[in-house]
Amino acid sequence: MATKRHVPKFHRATPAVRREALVDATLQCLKQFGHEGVSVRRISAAAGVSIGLINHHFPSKSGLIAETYETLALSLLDSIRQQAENKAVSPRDRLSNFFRASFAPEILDPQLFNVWLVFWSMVAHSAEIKAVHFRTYGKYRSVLESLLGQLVDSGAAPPFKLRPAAIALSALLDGFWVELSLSPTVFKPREAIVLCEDWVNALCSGAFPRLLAAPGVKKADAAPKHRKT
Amino acid sequence: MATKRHVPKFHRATPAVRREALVDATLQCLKQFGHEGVSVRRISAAAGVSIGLINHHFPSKSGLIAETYETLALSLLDSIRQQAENKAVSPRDRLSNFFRASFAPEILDPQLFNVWLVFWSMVAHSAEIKAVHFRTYGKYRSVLESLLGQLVDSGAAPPFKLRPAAIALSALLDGFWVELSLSPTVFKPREAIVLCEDWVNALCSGAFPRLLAAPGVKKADAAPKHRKT
DNA sequence: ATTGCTACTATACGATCGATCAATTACTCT
DNA sequence: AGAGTAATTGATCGATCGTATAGTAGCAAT
Repeated sequence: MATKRHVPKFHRATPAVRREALVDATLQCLKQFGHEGVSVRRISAAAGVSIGLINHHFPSKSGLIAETYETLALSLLDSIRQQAENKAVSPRDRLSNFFRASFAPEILDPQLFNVWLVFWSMVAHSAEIKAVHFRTYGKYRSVLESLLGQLVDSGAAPPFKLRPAAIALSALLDGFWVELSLSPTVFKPREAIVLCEDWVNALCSGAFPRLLAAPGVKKADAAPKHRKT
Repeated sequence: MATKRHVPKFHRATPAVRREALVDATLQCLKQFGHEGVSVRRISAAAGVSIGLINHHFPSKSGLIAETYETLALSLLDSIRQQAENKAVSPRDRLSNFFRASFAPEILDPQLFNVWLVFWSMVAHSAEIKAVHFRTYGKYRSVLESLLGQLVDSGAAPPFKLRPAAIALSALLDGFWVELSLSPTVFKPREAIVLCEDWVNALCSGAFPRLLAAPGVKKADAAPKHRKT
């Protein structure tokens, strides 16, 4: 008689571990199917679990999407930031690294863009997702502000208002990213990088007078009526 | 006895008229429900017709969406262009008008942004929609090229390569538009306008050397190896 | 009036959706 | 070894989806 061994029908996992696995499966489905991928059936199938497990670990579907959004956004930002913040090179070169990393094939992946579209389209209907966007976009801007601040500290650029500059630069980057994702034939990532570099060069050469500010001053009137000294 | 008058149960319309009505209803549904609005039931209800009529006038659902995309994109572009191309003002002021029109509440409408997200998310899966995006985005760029060209002709800006300049400016505009639509509290439309103006000012002052080109030259190598004369 | 064309309606069909919940079972603790 | 815990399953619910199709009816031509 063969030995009667018990083979488990499923595996019990820690909630934290299972949640992470479900987030991974969600990302995979969103990449492959876009909006059609936002389905408890598809996601649970991809994770190799039953349909009901998602609602056991997440309050609702949008909770799962929100966690996926936050995980992916922070992961990508950290990846780009790590490539940019090479302390061995100058602050100006760090920005160049940031641009190159931002338009690397890994980031320009059209599937990744469709994932983002899913997130963005849920911002209007879910306060949870809106909060994640607000938070992650804030971190993205603060990374840019940091890099731009280092530029000023190194003397490569005149003192300027970091926040609006970061907003403008992020808009430029996002705009290129969107269009490159939608129709990759109109222009090349290389051109986008050059145009970002040119924007920073213009900033360094003081070509944006309304962005300039007194040293140490975070925000100042564009046209102060009284100026001392 | 009351007069027995025949009251028609429905109205027969020309295919062209009915198609336009269906496109209007589609836009209305997309604004109100986003992705959930892409439904033959919702659209036909909004148009006041039966479910089956859509497939009678359109080969498929994506055909209807594509026509809606093209109609809306051209309509908005034409609206902005008309406000910008006021021949009574200088080319530089026309660009300012373009910026103001681009960030008017009518365009920054969050509902409109969600409509665009629906279109964009279908680009990857429908060649028809991709073609519409390619065409309308091309027209958008060519309007910008035209305005920038007028800037050069008027002497307000040194000669530069129109195409990459238009690409950069459209990216900047789109990036601001996306972020303003997603989280309107981070910065104001007014700031976006100022930052666009600053970009054009920098362009006029020759702060983007790599964009400069010989007069009349549409496109030139950045660093030509051989130059005659 | 009658006819012919076709825009149009309305039902039906199978598939898939998110959510629920009682039953099952893997795993830990004693 | 046995009991308790809770992670997991899987069937089920009502709703909605896109498409197909057979029949109805508006409207113009005769």
